[in-house]
Amino acid sequence: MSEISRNGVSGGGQPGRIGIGLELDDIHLKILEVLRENGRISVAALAERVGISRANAYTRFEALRADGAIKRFTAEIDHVRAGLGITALIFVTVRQQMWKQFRAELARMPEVEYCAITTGQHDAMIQVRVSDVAAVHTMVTDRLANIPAVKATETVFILDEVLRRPYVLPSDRDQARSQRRPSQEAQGDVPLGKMRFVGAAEGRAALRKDG
Amino acid sequence: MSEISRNGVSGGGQPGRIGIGLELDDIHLKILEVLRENGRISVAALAERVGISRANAYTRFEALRADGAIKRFTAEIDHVRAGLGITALIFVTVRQQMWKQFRAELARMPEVEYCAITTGQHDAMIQVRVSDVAAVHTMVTDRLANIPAVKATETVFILDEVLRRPYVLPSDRDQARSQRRPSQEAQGDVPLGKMRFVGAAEGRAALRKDG
DNA sequence: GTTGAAATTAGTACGAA
DNA sequence: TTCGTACTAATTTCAAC
Repeated sequence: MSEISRNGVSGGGQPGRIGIGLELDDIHLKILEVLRENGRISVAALAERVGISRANAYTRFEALRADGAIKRFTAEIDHVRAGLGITALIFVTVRQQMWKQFRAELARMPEVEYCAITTGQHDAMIQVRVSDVAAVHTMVTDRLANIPAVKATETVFILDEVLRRPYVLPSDRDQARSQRRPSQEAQGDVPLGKMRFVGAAEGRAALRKDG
Repeated sequence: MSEISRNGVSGGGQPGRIGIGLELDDIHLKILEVLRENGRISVAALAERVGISRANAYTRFEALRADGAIKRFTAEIDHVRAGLGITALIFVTVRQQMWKQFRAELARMPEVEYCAITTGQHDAMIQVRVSDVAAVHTMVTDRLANIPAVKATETVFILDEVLRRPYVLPSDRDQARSQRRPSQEAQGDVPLGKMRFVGAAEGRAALRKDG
């Protein structure tokens, strides 16, 4: 349904497509990790780094690609060098039942690099890259404002991108697993007052269906 | 200073490093566009798609890499398949003068895939990918809350990633250019009431220095 | 900045463990 | 399934134009 992935927010998972095509073992994960670090590595070198034969590496590589676990290979660009020095986040409140229209309009805006549906005060967050601040203003006031689906926006500039990790996998995953439970006993020790979880606004669920 | 790029938010640019190593022409941009779509394309095929000779393509390819215009090549992973089905955004308010410490702690959290300093109500936005909702809770209450630099957090879940574009370049740029000015005459026609630009909180500038 | 030929490396197929 | 090898095709390098 979506061009990208879809997250189940409930721990139990949602009905629909839970079935996974390919069961990923540790070697698959290791391959993914290497490929995130260096998307242009040769399969031969990949095989060596992962510790499997070349033939096996080709098989698994293709399987991961075919299965969709690897969505695409891409180059990370320095947008400043490329002339798009300004990055902004625009939080959008979408009028209910007009989500489809909103998506269609998004597709016509090449400045938009990323868009996610979120819980919380707003319905979506879009990230845009443009050449100057004026372009952000134009984008928001001329383009977004003219979309009937857009009820309101809130714009924030990105001053600096501190971190973008190309790896989020195997060892990390084990770490996340062993850390999952301790939250219960630790809860009392923590100043909970300083955090805030923001739930979905009313009618948010509808957004995911009529897209 | 930062691992990634740094944006100048003022239109005039900021003092520091404005000088660009490599002047990018249209062919450079076209190369970048192709490489964003397919990071594993051979240089030979790249040359053909861009319409230049192999040798030229190799030269430019290396130049872009050396110059840093291409930061890295990476594989885009389907995080759901990889076992990290939950994505969340955590907006963090950082205690002034403790930015450095915050960054150091970030480096120790593999779940964090992206972090940007922003204007607006909060100081930073981090994106995390974990295996279940409990892990988000753990992350926020156990790890982030225990960092003295963190004054407050606000967490939002990503329900769906609608769009992630691997191209943001040449034709797009021209489009952005021709659209830059019309904003002035169009301003009156637009319901400005429905948008809101959020400026930097007081003392935000300090964050960018002591990092 | 381009073409073409040599050297290297990548991708495929297949039999054996 | 995975590995090892041999075979074929492609890519990269390097030279001369």
